[in-house]
Amino acid sequence: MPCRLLLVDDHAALTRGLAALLSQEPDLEVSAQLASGEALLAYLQAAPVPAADLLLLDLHLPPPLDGLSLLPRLRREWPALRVLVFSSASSSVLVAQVAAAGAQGFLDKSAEADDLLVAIRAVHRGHLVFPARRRAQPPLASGAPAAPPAAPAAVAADLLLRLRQLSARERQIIALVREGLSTRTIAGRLSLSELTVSTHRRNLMHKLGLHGMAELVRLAHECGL
Amino acid sequence: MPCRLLLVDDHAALTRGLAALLSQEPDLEVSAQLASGEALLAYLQAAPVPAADLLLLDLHLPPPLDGLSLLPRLRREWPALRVLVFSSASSSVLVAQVAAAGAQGFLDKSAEADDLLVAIRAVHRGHLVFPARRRAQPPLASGAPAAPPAAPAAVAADLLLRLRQLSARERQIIALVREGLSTRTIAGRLSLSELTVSTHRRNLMHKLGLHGMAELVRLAHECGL
DNA sequence: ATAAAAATACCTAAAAGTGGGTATTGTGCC
DNA sequence: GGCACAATACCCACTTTTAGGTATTTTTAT
Repeated sequence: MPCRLLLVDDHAALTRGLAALLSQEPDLEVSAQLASGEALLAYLQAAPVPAADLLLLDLHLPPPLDGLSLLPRLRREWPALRVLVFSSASSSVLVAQVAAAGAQGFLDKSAEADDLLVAIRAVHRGHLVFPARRRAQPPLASGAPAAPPAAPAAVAADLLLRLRQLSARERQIIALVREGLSTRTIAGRLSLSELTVSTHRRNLMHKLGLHGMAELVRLAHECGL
Repeated sequence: MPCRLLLVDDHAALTRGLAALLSQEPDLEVSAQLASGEALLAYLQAAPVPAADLLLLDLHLPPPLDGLSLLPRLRREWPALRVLVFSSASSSVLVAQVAAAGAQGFLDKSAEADDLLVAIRAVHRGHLVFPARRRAQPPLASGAPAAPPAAPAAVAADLLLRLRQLSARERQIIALVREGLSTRTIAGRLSLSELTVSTHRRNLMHKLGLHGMAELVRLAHECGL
């Protein structure tokens, strides 16, 4: 299945250039180019159900809807739409914010075309693509040895990381949630208090950045537990 | 993946015979033979998570747990476990009760070995297998022309039928539920009252015999909308 | 050994969902 | 016209979940 892309950037010249570049790829197709958050929302709302697979989103958009404030809403209302943030500024704080807001990827605009293609395809396949983390804090190193020129993009992160840091009990419980079981039933199955199961479920949602059983069940299905 | 079977019947001789028969098939394996509802529940509860794929269940079990009263509980707590009821009595009422109670299939014990294998494999692959419905009521036909000797088992039914009789709106809504959206969000997306969406969701669950968002999301995923 | 993480259980208030209803408006069918 | 059905929207009573907490015990890691 081809990947249908949505390009959102306030620089029309940039989206046109990107569209030309991306359309050359046989597995990619550009569904639309939008220039603002409002246009994006209007486009998505007008579409019957799944209008596109992946959104290439600039963070710097005309007020009042910048890319970052757009993300929570996108995640809430179109959770199946993957978002690859394509920004010029790229501090580690920004990247973290973007990741926490639910985007599936972050790519610096200075990245090369090949990096962009790699990132798009990786995100489309369900991976999370974020810049490699700098080790600890790169403190005010005066004569720091030239660090290896930061790898362009590290495939897999965030969600995978989050999923990996679930405890055994939490994994067990998400597996039962996936089956459509209620808190009460799970408690019965595991011989636990409902309150305990409730706490675990709550921690799960918190760790995974989800809200509600429905999202949890969906994620459990899409990640295969 | 092979199909792991659970045989539950109070006649040990019968389960032994069945086990011998079924074990000859390369794609089937008998995980356990139990003789009562209590033994079945104990077996399922003791197992880590998915102990078996398919349960061959006799309806006539030692009190107080007959097969029919066992079904709701099985569906609630082990929804992924498919149940093929294997009963000697087979009135159309019984079949309907079994279907409504959530079993995936019903087979008369007088069925031939090949029918049993066909039914097991069909149920394992997600089909519902119930005896073909007699046309209308076969009333007290005095000299009724010999009806074609009722086809052994009709593959596919019930759930598929139920899914097919959903309205367009309901299909649209179940598709959004599948994405993990809340009632409120769906209402916003479709520009409807939350109450309306709530009603649709309620009707959906009623039509499909489900209870709760979690089960609805799960089914939507497993049926691919 | 001590610190950190995980598992367990409970509290409270607000939000959401559940399971019964009813009712109105179209639309298509006989 | 009359009938059935789908879609819409609302009521009420009840249960469940959610999102903040806190707290104890056990395990794990350093």
